[in-house]
Amino acid sequence: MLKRTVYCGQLRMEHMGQTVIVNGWVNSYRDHGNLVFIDVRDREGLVQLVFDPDIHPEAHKLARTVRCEWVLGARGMVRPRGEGLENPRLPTGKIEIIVQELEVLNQAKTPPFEIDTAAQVNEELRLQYRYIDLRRPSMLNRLAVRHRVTKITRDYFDAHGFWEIETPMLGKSTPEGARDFLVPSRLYKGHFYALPQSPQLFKQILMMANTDRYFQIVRCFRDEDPRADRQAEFTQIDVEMSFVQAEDVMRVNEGLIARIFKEILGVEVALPIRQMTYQQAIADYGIDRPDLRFEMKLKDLSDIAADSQFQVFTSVVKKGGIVKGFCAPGGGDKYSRSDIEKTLTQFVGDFGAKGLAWLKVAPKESGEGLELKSSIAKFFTDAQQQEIIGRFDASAGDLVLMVADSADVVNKALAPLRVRLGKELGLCRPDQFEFVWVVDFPLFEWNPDEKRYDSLHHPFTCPVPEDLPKLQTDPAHIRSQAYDLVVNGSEIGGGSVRIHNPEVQAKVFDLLNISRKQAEDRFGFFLRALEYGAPPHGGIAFGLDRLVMLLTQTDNIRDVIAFPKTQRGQCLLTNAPSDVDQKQLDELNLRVQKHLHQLDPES
RNA sequence: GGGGCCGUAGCUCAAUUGGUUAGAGCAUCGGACUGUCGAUCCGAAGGUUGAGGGUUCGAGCCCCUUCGGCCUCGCCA
Repeated sequence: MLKRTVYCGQLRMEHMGQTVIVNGWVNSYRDHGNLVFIDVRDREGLVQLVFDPDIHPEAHKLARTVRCEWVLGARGMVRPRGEGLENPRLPTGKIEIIVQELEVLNQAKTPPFEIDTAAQVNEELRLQYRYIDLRRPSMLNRLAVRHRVTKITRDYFDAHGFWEIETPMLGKSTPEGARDFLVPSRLYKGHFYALPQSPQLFKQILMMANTDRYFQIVRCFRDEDPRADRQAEFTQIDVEMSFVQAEDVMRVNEGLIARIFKEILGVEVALPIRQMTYQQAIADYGIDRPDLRFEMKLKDLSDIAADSQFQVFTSVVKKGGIVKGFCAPGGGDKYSRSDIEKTLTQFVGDFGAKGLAWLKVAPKESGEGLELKSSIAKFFTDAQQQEIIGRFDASAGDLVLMVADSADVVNKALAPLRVRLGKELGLCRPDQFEFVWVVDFPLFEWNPDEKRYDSLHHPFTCPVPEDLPKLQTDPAHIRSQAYDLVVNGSEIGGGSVRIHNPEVQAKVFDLLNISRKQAEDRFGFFLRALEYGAPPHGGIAFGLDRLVMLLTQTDNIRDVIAFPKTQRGQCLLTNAPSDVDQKQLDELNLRVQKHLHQLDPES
């Protein structure tokens, strides 16, 4: 077998005159009857092979039979292509290999789609033939970036005294949080393991075990419906540290992120990364993961709305709702009335808003200054119009968009609308990265359906010390020592200082309506560990998939996972999940209820 | 669980109001060709219009059911 001496994509003028062997796949071939050219592809790139019947007739004869995606070994001499024959679009375009010996290592069927144009091909087919899709340079690059990110992560944490420690994949189910993937136990019939949603409790217990600094690049599982940026099976960079406060965790981990962005993209992240309170983020951006690449802040207009003649606004304010909006620079020129009233209104409707009010800012028809144009402008006095214009510091051609509803609905609708307009109006550059730590999250949020508090982060998050008394009196306004790292409106990581005091932990369980008995059943092992000398500790977890998405500029999580699943959780390559033999079910003491979930229509 | 978009040749798409034998580019196969690089030129083959049912003289197109993909709301401590 002809064995590689150098990667195709690495060949340059400096290799001139050397005899080399390359291994790779046929990217394309051009047969002129006499001269034959074959572009061979390996992991690092393409190189052109030349076959000349006058020089090596046997190699030439074989080369004429070769087809796309065949696997080759080729030995030959690197030579310059000569004047006018260079290909400036290829890094290897100044040279070529004149082949002396060709070996067909394997033939290939005609692929179901062309590699050059695979980016346009139906993703279903690409997932089915994942090994062909992954041959594309852009896909391989994403795998390479992912590899480099994990390599940098390991090196960084190692240099900072962290140990990488594995935690179990077969764990204990807890009803909190996302739906668990369950694994039936053969030895304990009727009992189940759960795949980890995260190694949360294990990493805290590792702190109690005096490992001091832990990290792990770890697979996590949450059985919820996927999205473009979400898979049921995903990877976290999981971190925990002892004897630290929130700032310590943030300093160490923003250092990692800065290193990654520097080494992968050459982007300098200014440290320390700025911080913003949760409250501020909600007020200005309507969301706890603000996209700071552009301004366009939300403003509360409830006061003006309440005084207006516009019934929709006044009645909402009267009922305790709010009116908020933002001003899109140039939006009045870009968006037609029908764009706003159909497309954008439907967009906010998906988030629960009952309507979208709009005002276009225009020069006054009579005299100097600005006025508002809209079907609802008549409900606002000139003074009110000027106040709205002033509040946004608006200019002619701008568009003010407003939603009136409960604060929750208003923010849920406006935040994505703001992001959409920011992108459509070209307010951010593709190479721009705006980082922010969002801090001071509330510890709890009220769950009106269950009539109890839920943890916003998770039940092990430590309250801000001065808010501890509110555990008895005012749980809704307790701040937590939690922090999320947000980039361009995407949460890439989040963590907290943990509770290390068993009494505080018990109190939190009380507020979450977890009884002492339930707490003992689910977390008894953990509560006990807290009683045997738990150090103050805290940590964070980053979503590796989303991080790599940012670094490779894709909005499809499947692009950064070698073998991803579809939106219905299927692996189209292997056809998992599948039914299993009756024997396997018998061993597990399981019976499938076919009348509920008929898997096989034949039966 | 809800909403939206989509499914026609191997791939990407087209096909007038429901009307002749469902077309094109690329890929494939055969032939020609000495410097190409999205090679070029000539020719050929390639279809259960996702599946099933219905309406109709006639269905890729209309109706019903169903399968699958993507996006999204809910969900994701």
